[in-house]
Amino acid sequence: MYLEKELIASIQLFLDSKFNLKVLESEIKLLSTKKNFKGDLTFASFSLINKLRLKPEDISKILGDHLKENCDFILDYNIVGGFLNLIFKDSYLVNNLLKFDSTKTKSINNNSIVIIEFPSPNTNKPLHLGHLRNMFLGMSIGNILEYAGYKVKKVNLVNDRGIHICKSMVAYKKFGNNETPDSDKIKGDHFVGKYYVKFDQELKKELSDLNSKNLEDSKLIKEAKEMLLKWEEGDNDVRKLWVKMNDWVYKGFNETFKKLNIQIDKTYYESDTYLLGKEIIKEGLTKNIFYKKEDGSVWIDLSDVGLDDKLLLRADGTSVYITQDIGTADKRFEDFKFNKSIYIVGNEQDYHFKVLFSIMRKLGRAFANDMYHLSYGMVDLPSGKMKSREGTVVDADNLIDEMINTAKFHTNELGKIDNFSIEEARKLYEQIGIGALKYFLLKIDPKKRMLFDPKASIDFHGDTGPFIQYTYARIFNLLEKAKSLNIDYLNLKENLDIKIEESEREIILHINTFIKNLKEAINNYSPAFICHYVFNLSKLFNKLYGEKNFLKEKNESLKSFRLLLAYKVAELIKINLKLLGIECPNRM
RNA sequence: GCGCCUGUAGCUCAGCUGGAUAGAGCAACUGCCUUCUAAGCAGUAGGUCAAAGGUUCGAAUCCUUUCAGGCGUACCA
Repeated sequence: MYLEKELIASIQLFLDSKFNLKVLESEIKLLSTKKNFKGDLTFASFSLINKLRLKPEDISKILGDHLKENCDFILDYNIVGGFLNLIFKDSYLVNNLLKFDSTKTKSINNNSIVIIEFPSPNTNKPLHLGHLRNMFLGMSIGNILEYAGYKVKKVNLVNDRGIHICKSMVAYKKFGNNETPDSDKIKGDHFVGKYYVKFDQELKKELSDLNSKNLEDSKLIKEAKEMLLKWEEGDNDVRKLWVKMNDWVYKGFNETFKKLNIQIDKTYYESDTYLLGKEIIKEGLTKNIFYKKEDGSVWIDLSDVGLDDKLLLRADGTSVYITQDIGTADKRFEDFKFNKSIYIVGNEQDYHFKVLFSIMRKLGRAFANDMYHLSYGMVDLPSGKMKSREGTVVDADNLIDEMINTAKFHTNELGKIDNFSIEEARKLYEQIGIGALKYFLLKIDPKKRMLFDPKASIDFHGDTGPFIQYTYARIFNLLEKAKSLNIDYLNLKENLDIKIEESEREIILHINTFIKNLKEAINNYSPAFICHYVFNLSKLFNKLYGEKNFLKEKNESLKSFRLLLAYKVAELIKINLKLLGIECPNRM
């Protein structure tokens, strides 16, 4: 049982027996005692003044006396301005640690099926910093939910068709000279992206030659549009080129995925799904949920839910973005019978998803209320917004390489791994560099817009991935030494007669919030909670590590206990980093 | 115009289902390696929580207004 729960139960019982007052567990709020006061947990008695008609000081006194008297785990209490600060007995905290089991999380949820959609890239250019935030969130949230017992399926909906792809294709046809990623020695997605940029450059040139700003005047645009039509007709040559170029892109993407350990269970392609949804338009018309305008276009009126009229089908019968999203939602439910479907998509599409979910609700889809848009904020640069036209986009692959190189630089500077093989060292650089990057992007509340400062991102001190990895590595080393000294810390019996330090109390109390924090992360779909938890855990441990020499402790019981504490901390660091998709090197 | 989001230390962020004297990291300054890994630890300094009202025993947190910034509001995706 967790510290808090046992205490809350005692308080509930007391209020019931003494005052005949029944309060819910959730109504009793325990705070962790502020640093400047003595105590482990604090009860704010103010919350009961109306119910008990007593002064907060009196409530605290009565409650404190009772708990001290009757709970064998409470050592003492003090009252400051109505706040009741409770102090646990050392023995209770020690026993609590001995019993702590980090694996009892699977029962938080029993096998609900959750679909997570990400990163859903376009196939006309390489991945960038925004995709990194997206992918790290997707993977981490997937890990977190899985750890809590959910059944998670990660799906990717690739935007592999449309005018933007045709632009790359036109440019390649005109200027490609049959080059390939292999012949150019460029990663496939970058190779194709090059032609997307080329198209834009040539277009600008063309328009300035024509002295026009009107895209209608451009032959290049016309060619791209024609190519799109041919694509839709299934023109052989166009399709062949399309397959070839997309394959290059996928090969490139997969390399990046692999490096970052991004795993996708199922990939949907828009070229397969873009026609979905048209049937549902008919359904909506029959049910009079949608309406047809004179020109034949189909709309839905969403004014009753505070939104506008929305086009669902063009006058020429072709579908728009939301049409296929409606279709895909149905298909996804057919495919997975999900209990929850999470779309990890940037917040510039908030309105789109509001509309989509409203439509599904109006169509009477029971799963409509289980669809959730995890709306994450944009990643800005110190120079402002990332803009592809101004060349300020941070490329994912470049950034990854930079991070790994920085890790290499620092590691070599510190000179701690001189006996590593080249392969071991390479692996370590990746673990540290990518760990730093993931942590940097995940530690901020997903909902919030964030600033990516390259200088700050490559800092490996303080609130960073490497700091936490380092804490783990030090404990690993410590435990290895303990092992070589034949110290048995894993089979300790309860009721050790030891006195623990303030730093140790803090660690045990923090360890106890693991499950609570995990639930918090789940409820908010936010890996940031995991980051904060594991950072604070590391910090608390490092404090103790600086204060005490573990192996030189004379009291054998205390020595073993401390090593067990270290062991549990390491275990939790590893678990939590894993939830973030970050690896834990044993040495660094 | 309308809708949504954001505003906390020099910088980046926690805290926001109301609780004590608002916290961390970075940057700055002081100390600590004859070593369980200094990618660490200890300390100093740094705040009108954008502003003004309101609710409350109590407000960074809830409500209203104002200001500033972002995003959206396409027969684009």
